[in-house]
Amino acid sequence: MSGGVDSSVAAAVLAAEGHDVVGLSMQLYDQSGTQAFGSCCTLDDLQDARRVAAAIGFPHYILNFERQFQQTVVANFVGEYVAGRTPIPCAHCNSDLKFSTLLERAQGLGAEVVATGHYARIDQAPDGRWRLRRGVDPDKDQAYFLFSLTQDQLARAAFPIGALTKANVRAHARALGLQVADKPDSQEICFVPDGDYASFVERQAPAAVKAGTVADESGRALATHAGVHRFTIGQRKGLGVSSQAPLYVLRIDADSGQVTVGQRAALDRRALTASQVNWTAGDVPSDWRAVAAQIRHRHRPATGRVRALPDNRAEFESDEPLSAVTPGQAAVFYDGDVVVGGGWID
RNA sequence: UGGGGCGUGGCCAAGCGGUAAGGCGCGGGACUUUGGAUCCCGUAUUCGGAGGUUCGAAUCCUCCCGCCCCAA
Repeated sequence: MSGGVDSSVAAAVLAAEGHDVVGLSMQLYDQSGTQAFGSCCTLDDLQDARRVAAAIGFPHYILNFERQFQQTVVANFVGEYVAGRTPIPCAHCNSDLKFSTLLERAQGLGAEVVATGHYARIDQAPDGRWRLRRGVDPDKDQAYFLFSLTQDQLARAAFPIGALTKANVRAHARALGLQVADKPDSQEICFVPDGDYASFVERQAPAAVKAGTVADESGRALATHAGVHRFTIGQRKGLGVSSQAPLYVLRIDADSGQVTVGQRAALDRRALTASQVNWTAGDVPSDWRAVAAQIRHRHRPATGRVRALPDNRAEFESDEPLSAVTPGQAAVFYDGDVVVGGGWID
């Protein structure tokens, strides 16, 4: 329970269905300081979660996950940026914390499943395999961030609000008199208070940050920059270079520190490979399989075909050009609204 | 110090007598449980400087300043 509407209503829904609910909140950062560290799971948020639990009538515990959060989510986030890649902390938080450490703790408390406020659905295929599906609300669907859940994890997970729209969730909260009903949606990275993720990376890994150059496709230097972590593929703003037409980041070389920019059309790709692939639905496609791939959150899936490669990798060939295929982002493969699998773009 | 070209907002640039296009960059907003993208709004009382002509000039004239190219 983050203290927001979604997880609050998720808990309420389960309680209303007669389940024996225990509320768990993760404390992710040291709250002793005076400065706000994050935008979620702050002391106020934890208080909100506690109040919701009290209002509905189930116990609520706060788990201290500061260390785990730092070692998994934050470390990965910083490491990826420094390596010239673009991380997705939310996806790592799900796979490396909520459905691993948190799940273990919950089991220790006797819980059968861990339910969260994600907009996604889980059901079972006729053959008994677990299926992860998109949430019903297309604007809020979060299945993308959950692609790494294994069959075992899906068997122990529940998404009570996946069948609801955001409007339904808020209406539900209002009907229950929960004070979090109109709490604004969280956005941006929860552990970066002001949205200035670049400064965050610099504070976390000052030694790894080094200046470099912004160059055109022929290698001609156009400007200098304060570190590759400030760039991502397809980025247009903040290049510090003016030209007749807008320039986009095409490549990032962390070793040399060179960021290559060029015209937008140069961002198009027809294929990609991914690593640490999880075949969420349980089937490993050794031969080509038709799917639709989503290469970033809120990306309109592109149809094409995917197949598994050795070492938990996969390759996807698209029917249409993919713009700004970005290493570090997730490529998630769908069959309709069912998540077939996904991995991290190379 | 002969010939030619040019100096318009941070950058590129239109306008060449009728009262400062556009793009880039930058700032703000929208959107968004990652980053980016996208969309919207804003961004020169002023055209290298000083005079002059004119009802009126960035646009014409004069001088000055500063660049660039070709010759020597």
